[in-house]
Amino acid sequence: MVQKTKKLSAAAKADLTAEPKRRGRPRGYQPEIALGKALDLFRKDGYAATSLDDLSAATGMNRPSLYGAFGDKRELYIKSYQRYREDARAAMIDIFRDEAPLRNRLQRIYAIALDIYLSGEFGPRGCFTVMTAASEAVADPEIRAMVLEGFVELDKAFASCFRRAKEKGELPDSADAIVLAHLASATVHTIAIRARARVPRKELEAIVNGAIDVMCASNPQCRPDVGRDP
Amino acid sequence: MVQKTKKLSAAAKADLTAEPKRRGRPRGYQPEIALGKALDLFRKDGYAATSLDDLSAATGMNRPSLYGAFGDKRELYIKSYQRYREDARAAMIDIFRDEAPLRNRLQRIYAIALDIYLSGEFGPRGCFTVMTAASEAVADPEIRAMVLEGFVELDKAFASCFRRAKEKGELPDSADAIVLAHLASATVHTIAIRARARVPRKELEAIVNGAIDVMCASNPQCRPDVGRDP
DNA sequence: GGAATTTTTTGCGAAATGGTACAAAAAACC
DNA sequence: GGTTTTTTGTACCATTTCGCAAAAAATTCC
Repeated sequence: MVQKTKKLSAAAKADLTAEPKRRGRPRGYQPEIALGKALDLFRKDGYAATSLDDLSAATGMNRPSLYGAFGDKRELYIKSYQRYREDARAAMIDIFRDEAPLRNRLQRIYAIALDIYLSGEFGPRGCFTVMTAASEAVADPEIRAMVLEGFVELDKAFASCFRRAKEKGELPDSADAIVLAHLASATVHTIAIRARARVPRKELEAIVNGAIDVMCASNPQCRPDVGRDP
Repeated sequence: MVQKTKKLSAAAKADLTAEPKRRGRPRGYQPEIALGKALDLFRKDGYAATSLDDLSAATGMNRPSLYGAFGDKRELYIKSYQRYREDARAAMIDIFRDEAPLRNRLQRIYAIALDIYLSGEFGPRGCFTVMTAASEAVADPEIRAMVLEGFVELDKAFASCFRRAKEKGELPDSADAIVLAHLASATVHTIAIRARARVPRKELEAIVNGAIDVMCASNPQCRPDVGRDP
């Protein structure tokens, strides 16, 4: 089988560099790569529709090895989700933190989000947090807690984004950073879901651009004296 | 078994009134009620995690009867989804059409959406369109088409809402009805997903209220001269 | 009452599922 | 080389899954 040439994640590197001379038969697989394959599968088909046979085939590990390395199916799913979150965070954190203008930062965040959601050989993989919320989060408290944490993390990142924009005078003091953050997250969620229904990237970008216009208040729908109930 | 006293859907009524004296053994079930039970189950657990045995138990029909009445599992899912859409449409259409002020209409739409998403004995059932988009829509073209139709229908309903508000002077001419509609749909999607992760209603209402403020432009974050890239 | 028709009931069966036991294999340690 | 340790490969198990066939039941038509 041809080895993947993509760059390994930080964890994988650590696993390769720190090699403390294990005792028994060496592993025939690289855990971080296998976990990535499992994540791909779960993102494609969801928890229930992904069988251990599928996972075994995708990772190249047979079932006992899978079990030994990651635990049962549920544990593997959880570890896959954690891996997804780490990857997503790594892809966005620099942009959230940098000092570019608000609009520019938002544009780059959404561009990366679309990259993540639209990638996938066999169809757009969507947002794993959203998909997990829709399926496993209801019945499984542990998974639900992780998903909620995912929502909060995104809300907070956007909120600090908007707070900083206010400080820099890019937004009026009257702007509500929390409200805008929820709107920004809602835009993430809507493109994640629509992506999954194969809405083409152009349309998703149009939705994003419209949302950015509103959030940056550059679209002057500003008539403070209307819109209230009589 | 105690008969449900809830009002039957229009289709169910039609089925009961028009009784053309069937020939053989009479049905032991009411198709529309059974379909409702199947819908409940699918909304709770999703397609893959719902077995025919589960459906059989929930509907009170045994498997061959299920099969005879609705076809195989996939067909039953599709019919359940169509039923969901009919119900949701019926619950919202009057509000979308009436002549109340924009803010008032939005508030009622979201209140009903929350009712739909948060109901359910064993946890919030969420939005079936969103859940189906997340799971089955990727691989199944027919289901995907229905889901896309669902998105478009909601977008259009909101858009006509905002267009009318512009005509009545509730929004400035410069307001973009399409952009606002996408934002309104995004808000629907975000509360649907968060509901599924058991975010409490109060928080969802806060998100909705913030979004309404922005969409009605009553929150004066209106400084047309800022927010653009330098 | 008997034939025709439709639905329900029972049960089968082939395949898939999650999980595990156990021996063979491959390495380090002595 | 032999022992120990860890991983792999094979096989298996109990259960569940979807789907269907064939018989039994309940009704209308004649």
